[in-house]
Amino acid sequence: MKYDFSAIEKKWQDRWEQMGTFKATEDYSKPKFYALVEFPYPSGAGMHVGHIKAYSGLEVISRKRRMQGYNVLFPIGFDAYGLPTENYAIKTGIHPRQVTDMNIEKFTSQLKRVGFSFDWDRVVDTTEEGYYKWTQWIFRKMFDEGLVFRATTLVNYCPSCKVVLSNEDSQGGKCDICHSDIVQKSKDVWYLRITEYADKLLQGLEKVDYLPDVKLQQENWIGRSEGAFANFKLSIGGSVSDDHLRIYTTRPDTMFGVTFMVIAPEHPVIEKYRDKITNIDALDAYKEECAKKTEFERTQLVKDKTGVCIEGLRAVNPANGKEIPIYISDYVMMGYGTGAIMAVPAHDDRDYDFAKKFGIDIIEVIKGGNIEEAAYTGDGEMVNSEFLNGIATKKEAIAKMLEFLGEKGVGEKGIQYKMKDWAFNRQRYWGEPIPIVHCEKCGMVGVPYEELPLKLPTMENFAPGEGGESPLAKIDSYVNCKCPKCGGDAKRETDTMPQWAGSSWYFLRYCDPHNTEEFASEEALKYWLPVDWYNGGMEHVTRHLIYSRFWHRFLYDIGKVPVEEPYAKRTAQGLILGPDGVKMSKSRGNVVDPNKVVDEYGADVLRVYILFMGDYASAAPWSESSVKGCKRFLDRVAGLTEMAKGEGATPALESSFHKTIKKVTRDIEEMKFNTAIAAMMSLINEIYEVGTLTKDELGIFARLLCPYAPHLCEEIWEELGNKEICTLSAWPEYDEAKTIDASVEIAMQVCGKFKGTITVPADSSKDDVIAAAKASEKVASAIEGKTVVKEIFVPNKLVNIVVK
RNA sequence: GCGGGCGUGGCGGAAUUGGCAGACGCGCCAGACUUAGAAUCUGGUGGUUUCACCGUGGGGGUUCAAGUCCCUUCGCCCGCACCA
Repeated sequence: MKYDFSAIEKKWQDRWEQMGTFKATEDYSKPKFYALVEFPYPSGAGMHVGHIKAYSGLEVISRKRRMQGYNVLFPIGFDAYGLPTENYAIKTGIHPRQVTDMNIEKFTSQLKRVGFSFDWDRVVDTTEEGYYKWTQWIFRKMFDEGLVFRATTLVNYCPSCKVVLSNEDSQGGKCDICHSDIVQKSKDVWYLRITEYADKLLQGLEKVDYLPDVKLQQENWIGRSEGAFANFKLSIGGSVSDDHLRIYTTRPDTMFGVTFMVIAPEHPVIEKYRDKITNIDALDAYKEECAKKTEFERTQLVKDKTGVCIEGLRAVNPANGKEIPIYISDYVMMGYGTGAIMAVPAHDDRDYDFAKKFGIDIIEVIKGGNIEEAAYTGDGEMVNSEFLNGIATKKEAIAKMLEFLGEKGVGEKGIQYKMKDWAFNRQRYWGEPIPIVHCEKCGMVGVPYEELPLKLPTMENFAPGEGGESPLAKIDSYVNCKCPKCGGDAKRETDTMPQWAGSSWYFLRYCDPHNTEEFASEEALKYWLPVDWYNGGMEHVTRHLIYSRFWHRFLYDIGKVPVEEPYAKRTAQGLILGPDGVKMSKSRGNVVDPNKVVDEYGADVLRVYILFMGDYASAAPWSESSVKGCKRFLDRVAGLTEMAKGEGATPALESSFHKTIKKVTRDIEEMKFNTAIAAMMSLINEIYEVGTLTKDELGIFARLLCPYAPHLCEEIWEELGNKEICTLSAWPEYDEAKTIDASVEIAMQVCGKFKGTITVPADSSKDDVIAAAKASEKVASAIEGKTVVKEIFVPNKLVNIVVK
């Protein structure tokens, strides 16, 4: 067969489209398989080889599942709201709507060229009215349930993009979109109360099959810690008051070792007792200095503690009644715990550094370390701690201290999370309008459900305002409206939702994408959920994956989805690096264009190569010559059509075929695509060596390879005279008995040293094999004149004769 | 600093989990075909002082047997980062 890949690929892509081969059916009696890949952001640059890798894994698995008789849902869509499109639109003057449509068209044709088996009837576009209606609807439900609130706080702000960012969007102190430094700014912000779901998100992880790294990163991001709150009374101007400073600690057991307190520079207690503090100027100066520091500067100076002692204000340790100084320092954050800590220099590294620098007492309360040199954070016997003295375990000491604090009414057990509430509004144009109205009389009022979608108005000048206000604020007819509650004059919210909104529930819409009454029917959700297998990038683990689990769990709690967790299984693909071994980037000029590869070698080669290049989960550099190797492989596969004759099995190949079916079947499930392809390469080498195979065997080969190189395999399958297409044919079965060879090669060792191999019948007994080994020349000479101490036998593997 | 991962030929990577290290592919070498090249095919390809010995970052250990387990050390990558 002549392997004219462009003609073959076009032919089969057209045929699949005509036949609707990849449409998930509504036949709910069939077993289902819902495979999900992260839908792309349709950027102007078009598809990247990274996209292909991200989709190829579940592409192969989905194709195999179809052949195994499943009703497969393998959908695709476009996460199209967001800044890159908007910035491009501002630069070029083309409206974001138009930019988005162009990019979606480009992506669609590129994806189709690769032959992905997506169900194109279920495409979602997050910027479509029929879609974002439901994004707004879910937001409104959250608003109704009290999960949406507005607050003026210090937030992450990107001066370059002119938007407020969530914690997730500003990891490492850099803007997720433009990578410039984030500044802290006091702003009016809409929040989603994701912290209320912290425990549920944590517990949900126990029920799902996620890559261990994914699970761990989410756990760390949520950052649950158990500890205690305690109140330290304030001593103002020398006399103890009724007011107190509240702290959070994970080590209440060390409370007798507290020698000072530290509060964040922005802590409100400073304002409250401004006139009682005698060195307020010094405090103000310090606070100002801190505000100027960038995130980067702060992290660079981790070890070098700074701070100022507050004069005129002291605190009383509730454990022993001792008066201690209070410092302000930027190593305590206002955003975590209570913004105030009790400092135990003997048993905390940071407090230790601070105490050393400021010459504060260090009192050991746990034995085991040397506090002259460093803080001791381990376990040990309690000392200098009154009623805790002699206790040997941290757990016990904590319990006792909590009991004491409880009895005195000055403290109790507490739980804290690192995760913060989700800053949810963006002062930008290309996003879902937030469906809220501000009424002077009624406050914040949700736009009525029947008025959704609240449409994003079309406007010409959608650049963000210099003062950081949303572009929508410029449209008076949009802003001015009537209060849905009292009918009086009101103003519409002009901010939009962040990019992550639309992607937080898209997997639900795929189940029933054309529904106009609900985001998806109960029936469809019940059948398709949960997503059986979700594959995506590691970069989304503490962003999209957390957000979408939160939205889904909320919908579960209000009875709108039937399962607690949306994704039963989550895996991640590794990056494709440039040929130079470095991450691909435009500036480095090492980006590989998948279209060129398809032009030159064909989609099947691209697909096979991307899965063959290495472990699916690891990063691997692109290699043009290895692509050629895959082309050679497919050429050889095409060549089999000339060779195939007759029916049944070729005796010399039969066991190899069964072994290969077994290996490929199993490897696909573990995403070990590279070894599955290697096994098929080995088989083809063997076939060429033998020089013949039957048509039945070629059919098996075509079906095994079909998930990887579907176009070529369809062509071969058709040439073999099959009526049904290969994609919908049955996955080959293997016979375990036929995977076992009649004879096996056994390694012979003497004292663990390899001495050669012997061939014996499979499942030979220990005695037989050892006798045969001893009879071999190599072994015989090695053990001659020595005493056999031990004989080790691993069935069908090896013998090891230990001599003295 | 804390958490996780990794280190195997010239390169990408295998190794059914403690049992013949280097599957498969690339590259390279030789040969065939060709005026020549490309493509293709055949054979070879860890190293060395080749009847053998040495080899999975280094050192040590457990074991009949270690890439795999334990200790130690070096190097790289990723995540979080003063989280109380």
